[in-house]
Amino acid sequence: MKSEPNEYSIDDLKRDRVAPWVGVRNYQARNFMRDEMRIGDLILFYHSSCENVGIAGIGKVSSEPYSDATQFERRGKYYDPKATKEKPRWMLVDIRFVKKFKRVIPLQELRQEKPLQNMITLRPGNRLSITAVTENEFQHIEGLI
DNA sequence: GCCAACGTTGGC
DNA sequence: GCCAACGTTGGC
Repeated sequence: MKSEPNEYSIDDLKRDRVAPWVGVRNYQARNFMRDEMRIGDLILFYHSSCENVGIAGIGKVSSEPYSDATQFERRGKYYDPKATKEKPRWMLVDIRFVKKFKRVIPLQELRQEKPLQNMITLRPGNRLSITAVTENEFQHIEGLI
């Protein structure tokens, strides 16, 4: 799960302990949270669009999917005029802090790892903010720390 | 700031 | 349903 650290970083999650993953406005990413994730699933927290791009730590899905409150905030940047309380368009899950890595594992380094060469988020041109990680990929990444 | 690669919108 | 125009993401 990607986040821009100047918006919301692994340190912010560590401080808050649990946070709703607000602001996803892409249907594929939404569907991932709404349909695929289960409570207890581990997630990799990725820092994007920043000085040290890469994986910063681990979180855990800690709620069922529910409506993203920011879609109704008229003055907020995540406001969606087409969403209604009866028919919310954007769903999210809560993410709980698990751990912060001792270092951010750089994107460049991830790209050089053979066992990660098929990782969805590393594919050229991928912009999706939430993508699947296989068990093997996850374990390999934990081994890089 | 540039630009590739998408995703979305809206006219037809 | 098609597709041009436009907007966004995100690495560099």
